Amino acid sequence: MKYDHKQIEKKWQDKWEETGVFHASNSSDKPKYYTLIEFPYPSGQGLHVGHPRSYTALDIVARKRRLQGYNVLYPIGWDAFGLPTENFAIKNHVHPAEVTKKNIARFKSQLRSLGISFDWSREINTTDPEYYKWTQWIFLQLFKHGLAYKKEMSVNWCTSCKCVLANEEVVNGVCERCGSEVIHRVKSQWMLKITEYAQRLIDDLELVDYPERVKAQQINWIGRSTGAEVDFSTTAGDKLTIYTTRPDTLYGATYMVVSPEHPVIEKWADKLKNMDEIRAYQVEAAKKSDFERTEVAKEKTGVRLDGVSAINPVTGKEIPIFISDYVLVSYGTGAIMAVPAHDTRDWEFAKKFDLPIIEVVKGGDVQNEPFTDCATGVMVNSGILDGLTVEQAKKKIIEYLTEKGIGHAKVNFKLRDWVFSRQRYWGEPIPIVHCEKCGYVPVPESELPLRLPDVKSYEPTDNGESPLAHMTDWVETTCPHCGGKARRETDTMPQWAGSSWYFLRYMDPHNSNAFASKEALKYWGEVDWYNGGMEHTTLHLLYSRFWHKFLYDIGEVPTPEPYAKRTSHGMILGENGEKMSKSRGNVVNPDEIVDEYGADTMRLYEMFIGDFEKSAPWSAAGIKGCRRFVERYWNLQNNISEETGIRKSLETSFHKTIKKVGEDIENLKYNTAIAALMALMNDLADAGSITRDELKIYTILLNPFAPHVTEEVWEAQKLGEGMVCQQQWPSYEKSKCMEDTIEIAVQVNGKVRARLSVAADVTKDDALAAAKAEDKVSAEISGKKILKEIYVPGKLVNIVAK
RNA sequence: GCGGGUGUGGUGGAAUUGGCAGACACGCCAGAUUUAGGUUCUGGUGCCGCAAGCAUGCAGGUUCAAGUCCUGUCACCCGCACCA
Repeated sequence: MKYDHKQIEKKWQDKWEETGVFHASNSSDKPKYYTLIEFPYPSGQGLHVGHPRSYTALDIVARKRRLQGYNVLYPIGWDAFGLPTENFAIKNHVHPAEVTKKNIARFKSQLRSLGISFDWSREINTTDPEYYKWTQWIFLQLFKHGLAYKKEMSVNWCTSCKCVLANEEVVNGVCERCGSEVIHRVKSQWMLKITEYAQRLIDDLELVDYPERVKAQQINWIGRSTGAEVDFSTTAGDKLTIYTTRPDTLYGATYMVVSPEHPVIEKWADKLKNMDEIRAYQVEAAKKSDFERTEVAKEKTGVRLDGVSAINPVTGKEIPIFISDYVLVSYGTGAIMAVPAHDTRDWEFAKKFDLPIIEVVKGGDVQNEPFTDCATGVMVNSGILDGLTVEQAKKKIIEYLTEKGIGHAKVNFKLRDWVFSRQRYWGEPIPIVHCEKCGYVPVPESELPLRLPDVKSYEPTDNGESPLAHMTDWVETTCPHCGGKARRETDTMPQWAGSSWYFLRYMDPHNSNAFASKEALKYWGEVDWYNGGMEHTTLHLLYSRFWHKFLYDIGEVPTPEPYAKRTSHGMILGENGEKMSKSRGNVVNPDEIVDEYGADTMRLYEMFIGDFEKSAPWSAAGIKGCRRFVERYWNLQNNISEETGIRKSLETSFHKTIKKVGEDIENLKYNTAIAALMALMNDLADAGSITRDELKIYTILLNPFAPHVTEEVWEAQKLGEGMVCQQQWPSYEKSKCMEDTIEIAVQVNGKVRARLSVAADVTKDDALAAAKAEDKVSAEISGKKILKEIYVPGKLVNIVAK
């Protein structure tokens, strides 16, 4: 009997589909378990070997849970809106919907060939109007609750995509997707108030089981800081409010800086004597890309506002005001007090513009370098704060400012509101009309979905308008409120919209009255285990937590957090250890691997490749080892013993392996779970045969990893009723996980001198006596004084002698 | 600068609470089977050796015992970053 992976795998994939064994039930007596992977973007390149790493891992969990008697939901769908599809459509003059359809078909057949136990009856597609109807519906709820608003503002503009980007989509000053330069552009944009949830997005991380690095990255991104807002009066008459985390250093504030975009500049225009110079600086700053502007080690630049100065509220001294691009308009108040003695940036600026540097915390040499590491220092030159520690001074100055009515404690976040409109075609239309009389009016919910109209050209425009803007028939409409003339919003939603709630749709994917029924939402509750990439930590993962919290607040979902447990897989690199990419020529095509070695081997290899959470290089040689393992399993059929049960000599091996495989799956240790199965295989090889009962257990243990070949062996050997995937996960007995006789090490002064075979429950005295009887040991300790004797049960004895 | 992480054979990687470093696999060496190659099977394989020894980035420390704990240090990776 030869192992023919092609025939076997096709056969079982068809069988699973026909019987629907992996379909989840919304009404089951069994406990529920919801496993989730990030649904793929169906790109034109097809499946990447990285995809199956995550899918297989959770497939193993899902399959194990079914064997453990759970009603498991392991769904799949398509996150299909997005730019690559649109760009391909433009280039090849096909409709994006056609491209999407084709790509999905390819992905689907590729995924099917891997034998992942997805519930295909719940397949969803974000570009399906029946799906995006509900994406639009949620947007309308956000709008109605004041969390979606339109605002004229400076936004990130990708010069190549010709489209705005959220802050989360700008990486190192370039577009996250295409790597092109990002510049600033003032545009009227739809925004979502994610900032309203900033604190809760931090706090509720305590409710969930996420890896530390994910939590840390989200907290870091949200960027909470505590400090104070302080009003400085100015010679222009009005006040200038700043934010600082170091109000204790207020006496050392010798000048102020406002960002180039700060509104006071226009306000003071008639008072400023060097307006030309200021305007020139503003223009320069606006022209710079994010990349240039945030370049580190760049020399400080700026222009003094000649004609207006400020008063330090505690020293009463008049201090100059500058504009400089080192102050950001979008953080704090867009204005700072500069304390050059204790801030590196302020110090550099002060040195360049020859401004006074006043030490207010003792301990540094502030004329020669900024003294910033001063959290434990003592205040000087600081009036009422003199002699206090920094901590005390912070408290006291805030009390003082509050009392005087010129300042107060303030918490600030780096997180900014989410820029939610895109000037592209292939996305969900934003269901809002603009009426001259009534303003922004939501499309009535009864009119959803607001379908994407067919357009002749999807080309993005240089003037920053969506291609939809040319569709006069569609754009010109009537106001749902007053019936007057109105225009539709022509921007579309960003790619992240559909994925912000998709896991809820899986619970009840065909519901036409709600995004999911209350019963379904209650039954499935939180996603129990969600695996996905680290690259989504501050994008999809944060966005979807935000939407979910909003839905929770308005009573639409029963839990405050969407995902109970999150894990993250490492990347699969090319054989050369570099990231797989076409340009590097190190891409491995999963189709070829499945074709040559089979899905079971591919799955095993991807799990065996290394620590699941770390990246690992692909190895063509390594995969052969897994294929050998599958064949060794297959060949067990040739040596079936007449005996029954688990033979005594293999009892410990089996119980140990059942324990280890089960535990390792729960702890993302797929590699060592497979190693344990291989080790047991070696034991079976030593035994020369396998009993039917042993084969039964081995087959169930291996099934989550290699589902096809195990089903085939199960059927061929008639190991039991039904399929393997319908059996029960085996249990182990703790007492049988340890051999009766074990080998322990004998150390003298910490060095191993002998090994000893003893009964597992040997006493300390017996173990030591046996140890001393060893020639090598007695030679070592003869004539020496025994200082200490240590016995670690089951491991070793150590004799300390001098 | 801030935050998270990694460093172990020729390679990928294993090592609950500190308790025999190198599980499992790849590769390599030798042998068997085969007309030959591949496949398969058996044995060997950290380093240096006659022995004693030496080995988890480096240097110290704690301990009967350290890959694991502590102090210092170097290198690399990831995320954020003129965030006041």
